[in-house]
Amino acid sequence: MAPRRAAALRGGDQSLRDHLIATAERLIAERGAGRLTVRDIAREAGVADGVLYNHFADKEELLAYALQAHLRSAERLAGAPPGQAGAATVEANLRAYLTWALALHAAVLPAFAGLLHQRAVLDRLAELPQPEAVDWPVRVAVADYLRAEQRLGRVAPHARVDAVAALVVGVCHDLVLQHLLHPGGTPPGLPAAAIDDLVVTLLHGVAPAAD
Amino acid sequence: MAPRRAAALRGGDQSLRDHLIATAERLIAERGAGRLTVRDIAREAGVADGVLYNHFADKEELLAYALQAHLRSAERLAGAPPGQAGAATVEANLRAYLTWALALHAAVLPAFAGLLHQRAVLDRLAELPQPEAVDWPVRVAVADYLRAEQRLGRVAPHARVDAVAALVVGVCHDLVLQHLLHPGGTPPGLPAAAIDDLVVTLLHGVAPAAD
DNA sequence: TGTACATCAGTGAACGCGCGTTCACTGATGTAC
DNA sequence: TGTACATCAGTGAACGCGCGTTCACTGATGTAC
Repeated sequence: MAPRRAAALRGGDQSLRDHLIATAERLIAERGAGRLTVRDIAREAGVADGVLYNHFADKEELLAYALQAHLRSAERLAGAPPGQAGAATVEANLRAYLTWALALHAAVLPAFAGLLHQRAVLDRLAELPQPEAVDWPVRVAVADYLRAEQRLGRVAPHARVDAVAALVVGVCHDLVLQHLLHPGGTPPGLPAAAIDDLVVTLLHGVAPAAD
Repeated sequence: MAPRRAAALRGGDQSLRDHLIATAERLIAERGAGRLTVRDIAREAGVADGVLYNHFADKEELLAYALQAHLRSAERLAGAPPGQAGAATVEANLRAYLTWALALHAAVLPAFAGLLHQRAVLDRLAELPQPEAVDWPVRVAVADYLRAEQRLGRVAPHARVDAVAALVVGVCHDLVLQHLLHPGGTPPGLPAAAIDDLVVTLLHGVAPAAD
């Protein structure tokens, strides 16, 4: 009753389905999901071209699962949101949040860049059992953190918490996009001084003291 | 000596070359440059499939010219940077800059979304006689404006001008990306209240008054 | 002025290629005896 | 225990299609006489 097993799977205990998802996930991380072909994935996985259709309805379904896996990997790698409210200083915590958010976006955005005009795959991703939102976690984590600090009195009671979250997410998008448009050797990062400037701006604004 | 003229050009005085660029520009504005084919462009232009190769080296060169034209159109449409330094209030001017920047990005970013992993076209665009940077104008305009206000004393002397520019550009990127990922009916816009929140944050920051 | 010809941008069928997908076949394994 | 067979996931050549690109041909216009 146990029929043939894919040559590439000899010696492992991974199912071919999981092997395909893992391979596609790795290729997405390396090159983005936009220009990936089923032959790329099959060759890289060391299996026959057609076998993916035994496990997925079509290419889009495989890509949706691989994207979901990539999102989860990125979140696992980035770790929990940093900065406990009340601990250290708000300034240090905001710095940590910026660094954390940038790491997440640097991993996630390039993977999606090629799909922004390919609704099909995005829709499939949204239909998956436990869908994964792209920048939700960052937005929510930053806003939650700031609200907690508000309760502790370390952030102004009237501070526009969601606006700050949008600014943080936005600046991450910007850095990653700039890196995609002008790929220098280094990954999208920020010199410590630039992070400081952003944090100081978010903390104190640009209005003169007299204001 | 004057040979055949394209059927689609009868009655106009536009060259076929300009007609092709204008058509490609319009299609880019409608669907982005990523999934555009030479047949799409030829059919829409009402000319033969092959004629583009009489005027351009290849598809990429035509797309590069069309993208350049699209960038210039977007800038012309958005108009000059708003808000004279010293006029009105800094708050009103920042609101105007945000709205202006968002309009520009909403026109430009979707066109480029499909090209972020297609270096070839982007490189061709950069090689064009008078290259056009994508978000430069906004970044520079916001920073210049703030520096001018600094000289007038309406912005704090130690304000991190470039950080503010990055935050403004970033929040625009964010809004456009969100719209591409979850296309609701409306174009990427911001309710006036959200713009206010962003401006207040940029002006006064989130630190409590005691700080 | 009228007619025959040369020019060459425009035309569109055709080429080669790579894509997503299909399906007749293969062969390692479990079962029957 | 040993042998013949049935199962069915895996295999990979082949299909149809759409892509970017080519090139033999068309035909409107300027020129020669």
